[in-house]
Amino acid sequence: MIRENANITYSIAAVERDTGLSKDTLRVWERRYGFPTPERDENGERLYPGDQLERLRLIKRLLDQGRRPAALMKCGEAELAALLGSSETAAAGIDDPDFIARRDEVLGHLRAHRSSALRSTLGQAFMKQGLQAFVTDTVAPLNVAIGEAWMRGEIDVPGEHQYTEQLQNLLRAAIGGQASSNGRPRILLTTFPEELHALGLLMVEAMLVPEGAQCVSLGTQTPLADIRSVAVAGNYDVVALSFSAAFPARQAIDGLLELRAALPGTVAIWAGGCAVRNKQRRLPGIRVIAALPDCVSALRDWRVRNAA
Amino acid sequence: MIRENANITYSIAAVERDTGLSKDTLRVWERRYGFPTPERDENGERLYPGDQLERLRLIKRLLDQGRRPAALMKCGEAELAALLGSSETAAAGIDDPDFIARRDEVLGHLRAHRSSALRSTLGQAFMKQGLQAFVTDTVAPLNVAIGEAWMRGEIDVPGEHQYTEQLQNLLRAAIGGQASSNGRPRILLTTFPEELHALGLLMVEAMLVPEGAQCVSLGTQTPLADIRSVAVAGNYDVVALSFSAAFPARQAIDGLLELRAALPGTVAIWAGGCAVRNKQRRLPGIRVIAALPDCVSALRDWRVRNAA
DNA sequence: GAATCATTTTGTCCTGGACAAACACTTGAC
DNA sequence: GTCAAGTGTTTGTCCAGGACAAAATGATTC
Repeated sequence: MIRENANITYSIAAVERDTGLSKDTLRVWERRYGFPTPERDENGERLYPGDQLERLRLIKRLLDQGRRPAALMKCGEAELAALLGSSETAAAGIDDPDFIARRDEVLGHLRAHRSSALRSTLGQAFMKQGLQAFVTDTVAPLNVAIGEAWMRGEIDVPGEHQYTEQLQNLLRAAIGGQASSNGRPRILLTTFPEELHALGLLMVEAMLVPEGAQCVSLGTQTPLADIRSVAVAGNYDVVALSFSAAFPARQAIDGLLELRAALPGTVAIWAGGCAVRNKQRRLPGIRVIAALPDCVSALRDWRVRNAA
Repeated sequence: MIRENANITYSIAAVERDTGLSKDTLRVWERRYGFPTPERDENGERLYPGDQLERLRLIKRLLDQGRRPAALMKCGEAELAALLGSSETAAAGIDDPDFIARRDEVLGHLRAHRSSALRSTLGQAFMKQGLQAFVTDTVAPLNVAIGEAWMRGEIDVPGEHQYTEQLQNLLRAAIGGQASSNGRPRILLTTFPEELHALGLLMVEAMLVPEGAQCVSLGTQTPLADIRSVAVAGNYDVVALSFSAAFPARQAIDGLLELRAALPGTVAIWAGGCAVRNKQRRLPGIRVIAALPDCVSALRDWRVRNAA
């Protein structure tokens, strides 16, 4: 444990920022489930102790995996930790000894904030594997491992920043080096307004650019109307959207169908991420990408179908 | 005007996301100032028309410049626009014809979403000027110009994303190419928890790395306790913080003084950005960076003082 | 298995009151 | 003239507790 829980308390705004749970949600949980149970300052305002913040973070993480609050609230510390472990080990590459060694090396660097060592470890893996294999076999499972380590308190906020920072540098440089300005298809990458994590987009881009596609990333959180106008005006062939686990599935489906209706049929739509997994049936006219390597097959399918 | 205001309305959550004004603030403004005046749906929930959203964005922007709400609410459309123009033209380089030409080129690309043209325009400016001059003479005033264009509705969300995206690629690549792993001083770059914009940090890094300093960026929003522990454990010589105009000055000063007390005297603190401008007097033991080029002089001063 | 409906769970929104922190302004000391 | 301290006003955040729609679950049918 690096994090120091001491006797520090946190305001409701601080907890909202740290956990991603809205103030309204925090208050209503207290009313309904009897947790959390913050102290109050002399003015009646909530003060959350560090251990409750910790527990809220854990709960949020499990919610994002599809668990439901009422059940989680009753669990003890140990049960929560067990639940977390149970569902996340399914990621690929977990049993590859090369990956394990590299993972432990990275985690060690992050714990000690050795940023230049981190950079060279990541750089070496990249050199050895090439961009695409690096993304699928190293970065993707590493993200999971780091998420877990963060929940266990082994890694702190700066450590996590360090990781995304270095990885962004590496991926952007690699993508920039290979970018073509006239390849086909032209692909527009983005996410819907509620999405946050930029890293996922960067990973997809890293998979597609080496195949000769021309990717343009709009960054995260693009409103639907803007996606439409850019896709049409920019003469794109494909619009690719990414959805994290935290994104409500229903909203993703509705948004995708709406976008499908708004775009001309000549523009393909690809959707990837946990929120749309196994939803192909409900998404006619949209190509669902089940996992990172599949975006390469989607690209090849597109080329076969559009061979002129 | 590219944005289409049609008859679309926005929920309070959408407005919060788009403007950065909290739901509480939006409701209390309505109560106090009589603006905004959203319609209601059949269930009594607020629906903000597009033009009010537009106006709220403008107001937020002016708030970030230090104006106060009560005054702004009374203004007409034209007055608000005038206020915005009045305070931002002070940026350097505005009268340089080379800059003006480049600025108009960039704005044209952004309006039309020509991303590869944008990349090459930025890349050319970078090649011609070198990293440091590029940052001070092109990027800094360009940011201001783009902010203004965005307020005037000339540029949309994707356009702005496009710009930050391409600029990040360029700067990260340039920094990565020059990074040294054993230069002095070792500098830790970050911002306090409330800060958002990553571009500012990247710009500072771009100024310092060519001087042979060893920069490590923690990204944005690092808690104070974490800054302290990383700085000490990582054996840093300097901790550099960046504050945007939106950051409350009082909080910046208190935070800096607290950090100064928490760090050993051997670690220097540099602070830059609008929020701390002209506050050198109240910040003993902290080096205030008035403008981008000053971080180079701060670096030279440090070297003179620590010549062993 | 997959679609439809009823039921429960869950998050967001509402009102209107309260209050502290930030700000503008005045006063007095150097 | 500049700074520190004190006063009044503005402004954002927090609170309670009720309401309701959207999402998830389970039952039923095809």
